[in-house]
Amino acid sequence: MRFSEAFIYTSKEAPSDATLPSHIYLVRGGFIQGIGAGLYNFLPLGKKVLDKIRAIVKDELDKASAQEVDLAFVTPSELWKESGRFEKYGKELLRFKDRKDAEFVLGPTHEEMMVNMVRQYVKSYKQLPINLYQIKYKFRDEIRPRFGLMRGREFLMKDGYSFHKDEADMIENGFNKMEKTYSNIFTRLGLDFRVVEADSGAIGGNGSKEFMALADSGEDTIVVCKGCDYGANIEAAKRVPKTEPIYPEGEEVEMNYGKFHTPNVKTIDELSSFFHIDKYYTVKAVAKKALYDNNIEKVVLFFIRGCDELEETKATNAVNANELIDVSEDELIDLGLIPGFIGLEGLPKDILAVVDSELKGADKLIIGSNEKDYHTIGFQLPDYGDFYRDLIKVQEGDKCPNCQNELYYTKGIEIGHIFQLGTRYSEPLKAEFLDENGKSRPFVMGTYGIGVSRLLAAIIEQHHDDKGCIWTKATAPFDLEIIVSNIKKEDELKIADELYNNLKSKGIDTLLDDRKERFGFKMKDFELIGIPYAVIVGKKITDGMVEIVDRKTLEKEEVTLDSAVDRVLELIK
RNA sequence: CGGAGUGUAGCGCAGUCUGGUAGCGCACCUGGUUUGGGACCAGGGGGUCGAAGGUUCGAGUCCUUUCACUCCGACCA
Repeated sequence: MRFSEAFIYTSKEAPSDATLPSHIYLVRGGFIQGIGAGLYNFLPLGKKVLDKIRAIVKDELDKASAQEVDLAFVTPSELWKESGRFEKYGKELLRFKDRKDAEFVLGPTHEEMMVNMVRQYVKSYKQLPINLYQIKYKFRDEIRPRFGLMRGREFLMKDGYSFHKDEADMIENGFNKMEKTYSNIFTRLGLDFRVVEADSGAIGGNGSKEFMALADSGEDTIVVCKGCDYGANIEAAKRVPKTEPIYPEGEEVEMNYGKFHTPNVKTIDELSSFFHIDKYYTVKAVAKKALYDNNIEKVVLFFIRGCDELEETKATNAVNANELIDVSEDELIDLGLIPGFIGLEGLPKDILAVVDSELKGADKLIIGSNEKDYHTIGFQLPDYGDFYRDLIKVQEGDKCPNCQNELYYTKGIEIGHIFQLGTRYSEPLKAEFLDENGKSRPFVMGTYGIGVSRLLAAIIEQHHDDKGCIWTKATAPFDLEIIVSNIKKEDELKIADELYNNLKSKGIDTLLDDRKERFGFKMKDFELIGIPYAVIVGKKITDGMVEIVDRKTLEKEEVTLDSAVDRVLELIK
């Protein structure tokens, strides 16, 4: 491609709302154009990168014997009603009506559609397993789209679905196989990523793992281990239960059961300094209002150690709620609770309490007495049976559940997510097959997603400098750029042109910068766009030399004109 | 949805308080000079000032309504 003829327009200025490098450079470099909240046009450069990423995704999936399909973007709402998600999915689902007043949705994900398709053809266990996928635009009416391609409303996603006769096959031939395949894909794309344990969220199912590209700008906090490869989203992270702080010999904490007058001691900080004791020994009650379908609300008390914090996703799952919201002190008082002094003993009857698993069997605790200005010390937890749940947010410095080493936080961009779905969709949608015994059974499913357009952003988050993008060889919009220093010098232009034609004939996708601009201007554009290498045809040709610039290191290497092609081929291999 | 803010040329912004000829930088067009790190000079084109209504002799500016967008939060396969 000749730059002078290309639809490539770079800019010195970034959009005023852009904060992330990926957003700034992708817009400035002429890869994408923002046209509305969370909506982007892909310009030729961006489209080329997108297609390259897409090809890698497809290649690896096809190797894993998944088959590509393409389902309708506009989907009839009936299927969504059948699965119960038409109402449940909420406002993210864009709904509309056609001229006949029939309801439709723009697909935000395609479980329903895919199950519907498969159930019409697959009737026997002999036809299983099946793994189908598509790479298609999705639309989710996000509350607050931001960060460029990172959180758009319309975005390109690869969504895959596998169908199996049983759980074991789903795990082996679906879930585990896809985990391997995804790792191959992200490795080929040159990403630094981690596979972490995740919350299954609204999609449902048992096990799920996320693929996180490590980046400070990531929206997710992930917990990783210094000693082993354990990693988990903070929403699902586990730890070795906290143990008693170590006190010097003879100063161990001892408590006798009893009520203690603690006037105006309401917070955990006040409590721990009042008793001169580590927060480990205190118990706090975190009150939330749980929201359920049909506008049902319920106040829930979550009891955790004073040194811990409530992890909201875990808490939401613990009570099977759709959402947790804050509850006011007045509301608590109306229910007969005394904020600051809430405990487990003597709670009003109809209050739901959930206790953190780590408190099971714990003793030597200080907890509210459900009585104004009183705390109970030396409290020991009775057997609450089913009320124990994992509720706490793992903290930096906690111990790894696998190897006991220290855990720490890092930030990640969610680029892939794989789920063991089970029969969550096949059952309500009555997608069934006959097993070996002629018995009808729902498909056991897995579902697998990759944010393809988000990958562009993730790659730039990991591969950029203060001058612009640094594409990897596998994802660059062109293999090579040739910069003509001054097109008015006929020999420069001629040599560059020959070089360009030569490389083109060898299958090298080359961008020839033959614009009527000064050298510095072209270099800046080269650096901004981030093609891996450039050949500079300039003043050194009088000595029969050209230069090759490495975008990553910005180092220049002089080679003779004759050896230039071979050297380039060697580099971009 | 809660809080804050912004809509003026393709992009980034000033002008609005205090009403009186629509501005700047980048980009674009013409001519010339320049040519190894985002050149310079001269000339030029481009705007129903987000929309609707109102006040006024006169509205980008004041008032009312409305729409859109952005930021923080909440939210989020």
